[in-house]
Parts: sequence; structure tokens; C-alpha cells
Amino acid sequence: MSEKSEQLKVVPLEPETRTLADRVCRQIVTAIVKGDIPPGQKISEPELARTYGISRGPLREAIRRLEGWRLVERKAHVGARVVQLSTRELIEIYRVREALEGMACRLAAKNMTDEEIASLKQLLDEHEASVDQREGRSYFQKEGDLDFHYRIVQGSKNAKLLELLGDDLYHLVRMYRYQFSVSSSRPKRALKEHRQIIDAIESRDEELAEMLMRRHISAARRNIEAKLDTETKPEGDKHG
Amino acid sequence: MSEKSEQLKVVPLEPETRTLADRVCRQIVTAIVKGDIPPGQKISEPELARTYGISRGPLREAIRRLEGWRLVERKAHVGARVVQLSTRELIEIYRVREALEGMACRLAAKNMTDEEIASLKQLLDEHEASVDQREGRSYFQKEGDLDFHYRIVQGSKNAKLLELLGDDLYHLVRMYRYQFSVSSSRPKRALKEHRQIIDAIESRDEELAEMLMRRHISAARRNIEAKLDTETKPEGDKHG
DNA sequence: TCTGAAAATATTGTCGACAATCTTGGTCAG
DNA sequence: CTGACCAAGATTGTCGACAATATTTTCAGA
Repeated sequence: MSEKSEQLKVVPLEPETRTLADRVCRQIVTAIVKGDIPPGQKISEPELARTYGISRGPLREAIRRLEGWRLVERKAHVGARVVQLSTRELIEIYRVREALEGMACRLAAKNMTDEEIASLKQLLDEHEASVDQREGRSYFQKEGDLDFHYRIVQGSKNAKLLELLGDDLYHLVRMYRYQFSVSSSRPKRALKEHRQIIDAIESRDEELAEMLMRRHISAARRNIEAKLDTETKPEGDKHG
Repeated sequence: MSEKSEQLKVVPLEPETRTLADRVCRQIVTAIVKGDIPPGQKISEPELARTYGISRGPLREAIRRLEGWRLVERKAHVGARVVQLSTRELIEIYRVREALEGMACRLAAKNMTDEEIASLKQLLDEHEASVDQREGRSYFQKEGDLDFHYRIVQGSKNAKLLELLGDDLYHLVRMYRYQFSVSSSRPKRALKEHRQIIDAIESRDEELAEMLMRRHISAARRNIEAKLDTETKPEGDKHG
């Protein structure tokens, strides 16, 4: 028996935990994103089923969902492996983000409510405080940045955009950040760009808002490209 | 050129027909897109299992995949229903297409090979012939148009873009076209825009290519919006 | 020792049955 | 007559077992 047996069933706090597959799916996502299940690792159905204490049925359902979110890749009669992001794929993702979030930002400039804008500006204030004191940096780098972007997408009031970015891409971006523990490498610069973006949204300048967001993401992509170049170049060709 | 003897069996013609779920999934997609299973209809697992002569296991796998592609919506302990596109969702999809295909077109201007460009121009010639003689119109309206767009996305050489557009969006667009049997309503105009786009790609003008594609899709969206307005306004409220 | 094939093993795909949950229809109180 | 409650039916979620396929191991021959 549990002490908290009186669960308020009206509003489920964690969305969709009504079935075993939902719960396990969430657990596996966390395990993959945080690196507990390393990329490239094979996912054994019997093993994971034992681990989580369920049958293979719901587990396969969960794995299927992860496959839809591109977190694992599956081949018939062979099995599932956690995706291993190549630099090429990472760049591709940022190109997609530039397109989708640019549009989201344009729509947000049109559709965001004044309350949402005010709340978002407040969030940036908190981020600034976190950046100033060093200990908060990791938060901003890992999750806070995505919080900002996520709110913009929500503000676009476009459910399809939210689906594509939230389900398909942000999981991968988070996984990448945990894996390579990539720092935004210039939190103050990023924060300044965030402020420019919210200012453009506040003045309802759709054109400028989209352009700033695209430049913001494009800069992040080029930053990654440059970092990867300097890491691979000095060592020269490897498979000689 | 070199003989293609090596590629005979390497690439399977029908992708992924090795398992029951794959085959049935494909069948159901066709049934849904063509309207044999009408939108909003409940999908009964036992019934469909009998229909296709398989067990509920592979069928659930297939349904789960359709859910990932947003062709059906599922609720726990209730079941799956074929999605019913609202006008709002359709407009949302076109906004996403504007963003993604605009980016795809920009990348295509950079990455498409001369052979791909030549082949695509030839495809447009065929489309023009089809438009001139009336009997070909339906082809151009239904599938040919998407052929053009699909090739642009392929030419972007961005696998993520291809995934998102091919898996998530084009199914829905096709379904919509079959359901409402919506004519492109101006095939000659669309064809002209297609030619402008491929010209921009050929001259490697990324900026122009993206802009033209965005205007092309944006025009299609506004065309739908206008058509829906004129259809709903004059007749007034229907469910009185 | 190395190569190749065939058996052995392990994993995934498929099936039928049972349990949990939702829906439907009917009954009874107000 | 209306509304709520309850029971019966149907559907989905879950489980364990069996079949089909891929991978590994073993062993014989060169």
C-alpha cells in the first residue's frame, strides 16, 4: 500500500501514464537522453522487459514509439539500437530547426498573447541571473535554452509545429547536449539574441522575428560546425 | 557509364515488406489515404485483424506506426480513429510546408546535381503535356504535384527534411486531396511557378529559390483559405 | 592456421487467451 | 419523464508460449 493513495485523478500530472507502455516509454526516453543507455547500444527486448518488470508486449509498444521519435532505429528480425548522431545528422537537425522555429517565431509575433510575452521576458530575467552566477550556467545551457525555444513554439499556436519540434527534434537535441555535454559556449551572446527576439515579437514585427530566430539558430549551427572542425582537423585523417 | 549489375538486389523495390506488420501497414495507409476507411471512423482491432487475416499483434504494430505518422489518433482503452483534418489543421500543415520546403529548396539550389535538375525539368515537360490534354489533369493535380515537391526535398540531400515531409506531412496532404478531391484549381499557374523554382535552382540562387518556394506554397494555402471561406460563408451555418 | 558450412543458440515476429477498462443498455428512484 | 446508477457486453491492454529469422559457435577439410 502507498501513503499517497489518494491521487487526484482529475488532471493527470504526468501526461499519459495510464498504461504500462506509457510509463516505460517515458523511463526509456530519460535513460537514453541522459546517456544511461549509450548511443549505438543494442536494445534487447527480453533484457529490458526483465529490467522494467513487464512483458515484451508493452515494451515493444514503447520501443515502437521511440522509433517514431527517431530515438532508436529498428531493423526487422535484428532489433533496435539507440541512434548515434553523426555530425552530418546534427547539422541537418539544425537546418530543420532554423526553418521550423523561424516560422514559429513569425507566427508567435502574430499570435502570442501579451501575457505570454511578459512571462517569457520574465523567464529571460531568470536566465540572466543564472548566467551571472556561475553555478546556474549548466541549467541555462542544458534545459533553459530549450525552455525559451519551446515557449516560442507554443506561442505560435500552431499544433503541427509543436508536434514536429517537441516530439521529433527536441529529444534529439537534448540527447546530443547530454552526450557531448556541449556548452552553448557563449551564454551571454545567446541571451542577448533571445532578448532581441522577444523584443521583435513584442513589437509584432513578424519579418524581423523570423529573421532573428533564423540567425540565432544558424549561428548555433555554425558554432557547432566550427567546433567539430577544430576537433577533427588537427588529428588528421584517421582511417589511413 | 558503368553497368548497374551490382544494384539489382541491393535495394529492395518495395521497402520493408519482410514482416506482416509492414505489409498490412502499407495496405491500411492506402485505404486511409484513398478514403476506403473514411476519416473519423473508429478502427476496431478485432475486425481489421479478421479483414487482413492476421493476429492483433502485428496489427497493433501497424496502427502504432500510423499513429506516429499522424494518420490515426489513439486513446488509451478507447481505441484508434482515422484523423479528421479540420481546416485549421490543414492551414497549419501548409505553414509547416512553407517553412520546411522553403529550406529544402534553398538547400536543393546548393546540393542538387546537374543530372537531377535536368531530370526534374524533364518531369515538368511531362506535366505540361498532361495539363494541355485534359485527361492528364487529375494525375497532375493528385500525385504529380507532390512528385515535384518530393524531388526538391530529395535534392536538398537533407535526410531529416525528407523524413519529416515524407513520413509526417505528405501522407496527410494526399489524404486531404483525395477526401476533398481538391483541384489545384490552377494547374497552369502552378506549373509556371514550378518552372520559376527550378530555374532558380539551376542558377544556384539559394535566396531566390527559397523565396519562390515559400510564395508557391503560401499561395496554395491562401487559395485553400479563400475556397473554404466562400464555401462556408454563403450557405451559413450548416448544423442548424 | 585459415576458410567455409552447418548446427546450436539467441532474438525477434506472431499467435491465442486472460485481465482491466470503457461503452451501452436497462432499471429504478425522484 | 428525467436523471443517475448498475450490470452486461465489447474492446483494449497485457501476458506467456511458439515459430521464423539472424547471429554465433563448432567442426571438418584444405
